[in-house]
Amino acid sequence: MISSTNKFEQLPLEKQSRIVNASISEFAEKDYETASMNTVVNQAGISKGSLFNYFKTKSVLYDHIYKLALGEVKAYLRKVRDETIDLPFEKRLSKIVDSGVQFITEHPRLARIYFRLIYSADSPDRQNIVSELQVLSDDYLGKIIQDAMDRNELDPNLDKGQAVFFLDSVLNRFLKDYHEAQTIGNNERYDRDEWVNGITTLFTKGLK
Amino acid sequence: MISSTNKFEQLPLEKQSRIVNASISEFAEKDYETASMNTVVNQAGISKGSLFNYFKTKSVLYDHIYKLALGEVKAYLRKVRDETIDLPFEKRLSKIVDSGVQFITEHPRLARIYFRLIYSADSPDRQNIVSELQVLSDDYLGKIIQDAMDRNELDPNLDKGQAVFFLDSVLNRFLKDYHEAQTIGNNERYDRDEWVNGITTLFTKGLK
DNA sequence: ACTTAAATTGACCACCCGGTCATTATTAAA
DNA sequence: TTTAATAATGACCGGGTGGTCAATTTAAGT
Repeated sequence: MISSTNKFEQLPLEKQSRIVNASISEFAEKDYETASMNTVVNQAGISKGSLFNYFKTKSVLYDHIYKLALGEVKAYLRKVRDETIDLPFEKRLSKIVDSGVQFITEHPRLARIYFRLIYSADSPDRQNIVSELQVLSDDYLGKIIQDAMDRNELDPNLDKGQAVFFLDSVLNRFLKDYHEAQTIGNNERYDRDEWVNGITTLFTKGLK
Repeated sequence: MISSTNKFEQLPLEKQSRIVNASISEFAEKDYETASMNTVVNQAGISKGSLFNYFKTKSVLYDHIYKLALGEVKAYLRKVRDETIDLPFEKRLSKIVDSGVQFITEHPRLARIYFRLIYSADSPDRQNIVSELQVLSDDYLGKIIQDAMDRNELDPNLDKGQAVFFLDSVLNRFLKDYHEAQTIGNNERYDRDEWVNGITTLFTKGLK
């Protein structure tokens, strides 16, 4: 009775998943403003009144979905970070990229929602969401960089914030392009190994 | 009579600029689907029928505006490239960043349209536009990289495509963040000199 | 079996959209 | 000044939106 999604959470799981599924598809396909509650309702096979009973407004539904997407992303990231804690920077980076590619392949719709969120979507509460993501990313990549610095794989005196920024820029951009290429069907435009090798070289030795 | 913007181009310049201005504001503020022709019409102080007489459809108007924005961006880029042709890589990069920052400051609305275009906007014809931009960027940064390679400022054997990709990722991300920070009013979050120094170091020496 | 409470429905609302076109206002030609 | 041509207008159209709520179906309690 406290949470606004309480009614939804008490639904039979099968019905929940139908609704979540339809919502993910819709928010993946269209941006927030253009996504239609009618489409969600039809796809989920429930009535409009019910959906608005479970989620008071469109933005509450969106909130639920994007948090779900973000949770999945976070789980993936945490997992790969913990599993690679003893690997050197290069191997680690490689695994992170692999993990990102894997996520995109297994959850293309969630990935799309994620990228929509990051790259200039017009979601409600965007400012807060983006800054939250910023903190998340800084924290995550910050630890990776810090570990590499501690092991003398990277210059211990470098500006960590900047290093994180560079890494984040390149990683996100790569995954975004990869995702788009995959969406279009333009598979294997990117050779993963070659690319991972390139970026580790860039970070450890530069391009000189 | 051949071009569909012919009617528009024969209008008094003052009227043209009122319409262009209103359109830029609207397409900068909202994404394509959400932008409203009614708003444009009201802001420009003309009737709806007239606007649809000058531009047959919304997408034709958008086409006109985005080409205009892109033209301005290109002009800026060309200018700084030609002016810095004799400078070393580092100085050149610095000037390019400066130029980008200057553009954003002088034309914030056009910058917003540009970023909207690049980062996952739902514009009509998006695929073609993005790939056109890709070619543009590859060409532009490719020449910068090539010059640096020719002067032995960068490894002559490096993968040029990759180098362009890295540079593009970092530059675009920086400018996008800068633009957003400026839009919110969060000025001087980024120290330009420090940042330019960081990226040239990254590219020439890496982070080791 | 009957009653009551809760869940589900979809017609309906006000609003906004892109686009049209008969009507009106303006200009040019005679 | 009258006529003909051209430009500008805004009421109007079909369609879609997020959201509501009286009516109906389903489930529970006795």
